[in-house]
Amino acid sequence: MNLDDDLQSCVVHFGEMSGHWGFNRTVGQMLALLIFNEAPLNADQISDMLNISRGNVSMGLKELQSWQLIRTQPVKDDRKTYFTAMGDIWELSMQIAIQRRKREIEPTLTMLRKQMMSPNTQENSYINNKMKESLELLEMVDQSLQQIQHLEPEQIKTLLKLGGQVTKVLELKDKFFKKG
Amino acid sequence: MNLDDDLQSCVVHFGEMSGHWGFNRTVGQMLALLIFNEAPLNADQISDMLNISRGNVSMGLKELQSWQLIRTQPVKDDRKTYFTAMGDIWELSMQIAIQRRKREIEPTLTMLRKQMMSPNTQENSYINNKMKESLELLEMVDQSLQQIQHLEPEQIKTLLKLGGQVTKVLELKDKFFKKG
DNA sequence: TTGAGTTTTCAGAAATTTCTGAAAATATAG
DNA sequence: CTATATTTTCAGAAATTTCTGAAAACTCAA
Repeated sequence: MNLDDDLQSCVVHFGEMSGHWGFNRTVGQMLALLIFNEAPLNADQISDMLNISRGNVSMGLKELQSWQLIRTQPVKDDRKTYFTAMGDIWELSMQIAIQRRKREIEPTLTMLRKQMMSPNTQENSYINNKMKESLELLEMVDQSLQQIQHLEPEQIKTLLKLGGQVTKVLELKDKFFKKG
Repeated sequence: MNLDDDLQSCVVHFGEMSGHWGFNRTVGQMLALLIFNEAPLNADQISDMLNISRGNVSMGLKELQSWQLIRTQPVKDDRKTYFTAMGDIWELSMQIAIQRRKREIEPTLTMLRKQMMSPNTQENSYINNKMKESLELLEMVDQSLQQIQHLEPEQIKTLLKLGGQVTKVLELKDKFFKKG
């Protein structure tokens, strides 16, 4: 079983990058396959195409479903379960962003808040101030992300395009909020 | 050697989270220690405080320096090298963001561009369109990040505060760009 | 029911990452 | 220089993560 060149590149690259995106090599490859292959695929096909054991494919599919990145797609006259990526690249990226916010930001936020509450924490110690500083930053980032995640893809696109001219946005904000 | 409660929490938590931030557990703990401990520390102290071998500390410090997250701090009448975090939480976070953009976005961007160039890639195939879509998204994100990274911390703070009211920004943008 | 087709599970194997500690290298005071 | 203090290196140990494959569980048409 040979993947054609483009697909091969994507699969291999996604595999290498997958650590960064939050899952392991084979899971990354499976995701790439389901994104870049037009037709839905069943577990045996994936196992063949990627040379991964059937069991591993089963586990990987489960993980990708838990991330809500893939979904099943019935195929007529076939009892096997077929899978395909959930939505387009934008929707998938947003889904990953949502999950990463949960895994990478929320726990630290929780820990910092708990620690700040704790009675044995003394006000105005060096460490306490650092923790406050961290909390402030993290809360801002978190709020921004959460708000963005509730927008329509179209609005996010607009925002990102603006992002390319961040300084303009800042000027704009000055004009609007300082004066008016 | 006992760390006090707050420091202990931060160190342990940073250790657990460190995978997400791009380094391993002990490196994460070392970073936490150098951020939340006011006084600079030498390698032996770190080794003691965290129960990590001297060799591992040496490697960890090297890694944190390569990320530009810590710097040396001479201490009078002591030949040992002391280390401390490089700047405040904001600066450190920005530094991590810069490095992560390089590691997590740039390589994929490069791969997609190369693949689109390649002569055997056929125009308008399903996969080619998907790759275009990915490239477009990634380029937008990348541009935004790069621009933000060139701003002063103060401006970034402003931007993040705006981020909390993303919809306002969008309205603002409409008013300003559509009409005027 | 039954039994062939399909999927999941999970114990242990394999691969990878991280860590140790002792030896080598480097730095500096005297 | 020399002796001592300090840091780095890196081979192999330990820990962790990932993967396999065979057995168990599940599904469904007949």
